[in-house]
Amino acid sequence: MPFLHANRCVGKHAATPAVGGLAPVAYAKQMAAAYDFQDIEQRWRERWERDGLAVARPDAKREKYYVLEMLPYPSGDLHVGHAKNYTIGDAIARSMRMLGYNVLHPMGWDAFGLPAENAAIQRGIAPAAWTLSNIANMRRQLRLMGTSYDWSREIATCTPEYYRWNQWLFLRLYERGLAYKREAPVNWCPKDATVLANEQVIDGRCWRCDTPVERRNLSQWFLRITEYADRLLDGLEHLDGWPERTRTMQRNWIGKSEGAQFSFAIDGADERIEVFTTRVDTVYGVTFLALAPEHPVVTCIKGLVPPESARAIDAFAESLRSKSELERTSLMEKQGLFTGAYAIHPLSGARVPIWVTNYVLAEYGTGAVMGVPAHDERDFDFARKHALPIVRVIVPTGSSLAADAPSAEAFVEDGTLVGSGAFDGMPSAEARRAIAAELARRGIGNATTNYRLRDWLVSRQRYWGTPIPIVYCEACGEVPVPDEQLPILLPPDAPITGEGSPLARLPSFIETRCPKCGAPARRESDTMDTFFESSWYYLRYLDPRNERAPWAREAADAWMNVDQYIGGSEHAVLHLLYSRFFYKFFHDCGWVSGPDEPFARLFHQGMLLANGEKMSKSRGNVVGIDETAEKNGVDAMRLFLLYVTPPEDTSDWTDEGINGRVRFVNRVWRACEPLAARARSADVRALPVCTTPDEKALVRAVHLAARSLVEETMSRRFHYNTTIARLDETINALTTAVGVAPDSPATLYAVHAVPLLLAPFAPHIADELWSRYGYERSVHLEAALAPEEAALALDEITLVVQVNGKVRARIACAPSISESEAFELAEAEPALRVYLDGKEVRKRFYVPGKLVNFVVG
RNA sequence: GGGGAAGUGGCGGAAUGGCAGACGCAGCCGCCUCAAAAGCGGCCGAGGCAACUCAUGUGGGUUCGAGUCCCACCUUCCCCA
Repeated sequence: MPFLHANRCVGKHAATPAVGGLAPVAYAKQMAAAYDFQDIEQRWRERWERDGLAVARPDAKREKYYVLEMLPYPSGDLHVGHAKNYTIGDAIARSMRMLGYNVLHPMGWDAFGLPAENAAIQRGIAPAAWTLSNIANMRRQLRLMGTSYDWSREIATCTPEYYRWNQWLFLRLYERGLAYKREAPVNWCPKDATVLANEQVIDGRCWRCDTPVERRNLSQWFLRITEYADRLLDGLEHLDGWPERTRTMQRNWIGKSEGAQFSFAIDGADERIEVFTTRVDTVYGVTFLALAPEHPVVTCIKGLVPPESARAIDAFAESLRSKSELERTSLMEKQGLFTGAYAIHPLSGARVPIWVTNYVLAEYGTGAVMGVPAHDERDFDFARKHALPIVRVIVPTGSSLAADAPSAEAFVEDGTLVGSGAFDGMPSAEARRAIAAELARRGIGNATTNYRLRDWLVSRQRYWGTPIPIVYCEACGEVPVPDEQLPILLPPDAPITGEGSPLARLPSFIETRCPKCGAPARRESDTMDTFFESSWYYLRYLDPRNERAPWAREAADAWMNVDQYIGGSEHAVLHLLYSRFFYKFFHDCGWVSGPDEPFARLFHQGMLLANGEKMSKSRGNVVGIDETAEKNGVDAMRLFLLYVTPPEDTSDWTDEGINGRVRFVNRVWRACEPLAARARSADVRALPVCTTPDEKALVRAVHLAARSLVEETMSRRFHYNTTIARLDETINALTTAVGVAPDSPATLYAVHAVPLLLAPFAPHIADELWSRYGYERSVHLEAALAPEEAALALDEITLVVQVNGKVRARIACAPSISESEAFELAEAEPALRVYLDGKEVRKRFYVPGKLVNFVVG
């Protein structure tokens, strides 16, 4: 490493008596105050662990505070990007403890998932062994960071003790009809060889490996999240502690739209075609029907048309079969084929040609769309391309445009109806109600609501996950495994090759007996989506060793809801939506009480770059926790991560930046440690009597920092960058004071206060100083320093004097100055003569204790 | 195309509608040292000898007073399509 830190060398050598060249005396003098962060940090971590500093127990006397960082996947090694997230959470946890709350701050592992299987395929390591060794390493690294987790509550989702409750919860969902199996076109990732939920397909690609997903018809397990669509939507209204954009994303994902569903008769057949539209006011403008080629009614249509047309339809469907949703709706041109069949318009009776197209998907809405080119952009493009008529039925209100006037683009806004029979002249909104009512009267339609949200596909054809507790019996069919047979253990000896489902090829796992009739039967070989585990883990922390239930109701009552949740915004519609769904289900079952939302407040931390670039192994710019702890110290690392930007912003790890915080830690040490013996006296806790302006300013700096800590924590803004800036000012003032008046009560008061202020951010040096001051008990068990008005008040303020809004003078005066005194003093100011003499003061403004403004004309 | 967030020194950033640039980084000067590092002290938006003037993406507006509020535009990022 070319860049060797001076203080690291000092730290290493401090214990060695003589070092080359330097006389022992000079050496001792120079090194006396050196801060040996490595040994000291290590020692405190061990002591906190021994003392159970972070172990949480219910306590009726103190208000509870549940702060939680998103459960990490144990990928192997932590870097400073991960550290940012955990540092924010730990600063909050430590601050809240010192502010008197009973803090619960647990940690665990989202331990099932594909990377463990990939390690098995590539390196022949068993997924369990790989995962457990990663957990051991990451647990060590989290401890190294000085985080205050209650490790007695640690969980790993891949243990039978945890996943048996996955199975148990799955069965409860199954009993209530919320888990079901059906065949459907689903997203298939060819690389991971498994299906994916809609939420796990980002821009048509697998969220894990970025491979374009394919469509396949498969029989899969789903959870009926759509049953909760309205409640998931309505609940967002009250989540004031969530970022607005996350709520908006969930709203958009649920995608509720009010409209009408009705059907078109097919000319020459008994079947009908259902369509959904939010714009039923444009129904007289329908000039074609567009079907997804997979739509069931296509079979019927093929019977109505000549064989060559039927063959063309099949060929068209075949060409789209494996194309992803993204390709079909966004990337490809709008393709279509006239089937040769016609539908009958339900109101006008007109014959409407039926087309199959790539841009209508079988899985959305009804799989059929009424084509209104005059008033929908996609329909307009399609009609232009295929020379279909464009019939205008809405005109801008107040315009006299004729229905047959040619248009250059679709008019998609509301307006007034024309060419719409009895509905002519109606405004769009009224027409939507009237036409829906007319369709209902004729018995062919209804006003209805549509959602974009689909049911959650939870089965995976992979090994390293929770086995789904279902058995298939010839006689009894699909049979749920009884609770007393749980857990269904994941067999350790499945063949993991990356091809096909490992469990499906393991007879010792598959072959079983029917729980109902005892006949030979087959187990379900699919495992659960790992998002299943992470949708309820925050409850397991509350009662982690319970063997009779996933958690006891009393435990949930004592600790829920999560007061502050911290994690990346990439989970806005995945984990955060699934968890809300589960929690509402638990609420319905009576397993939790209180609000039916799991996370009262949500905080998304910003990314961390390294020297302006995204950290990645391929770039070779990953800054590891271990190296940083050794080189710079953990306290400096934590301070830097909190200081560099507000926590929600993207920040940049730089060598210069971390250096600045290393210097800060050393300055703290040099200012406080030499006075440790004198900071022991009892009277340093009371506000000191200050004799000079500098002393007054020093004590004020201490209380400004104390106030910032309380405000940033209690406001839930967590902009600790500003708190640490106040600490910088405190240490700057203290460094000067130590040089000038090391024995003054103000100096000793500040020296004593520093560890209390520093504790949430730099916990090690805070406790080390505290113990050197003579305290037996950890500083982290002390109450935070309460900001005091007496210390914050200024003896003298600077009154700014403006003329017409421009600063023309500054006057020192007492803070208690009255409005009339302020005007009097300002008008007497010689510097203002030039601006005021001979002019009329038309108005005067006074901002108490701050500013006077004269408006002259 | 629609929606949202943000644009402040060389850099990261600070600023309940009231002294723009706190604090840090980088840089420059000095002290200490045989010397260097570390440390300590000072300077550090632009123009001007100065009084002052200009300056928070651009252009308008509200206000005694706007980085902050409103409108339009430009740029960047995020989400949706």
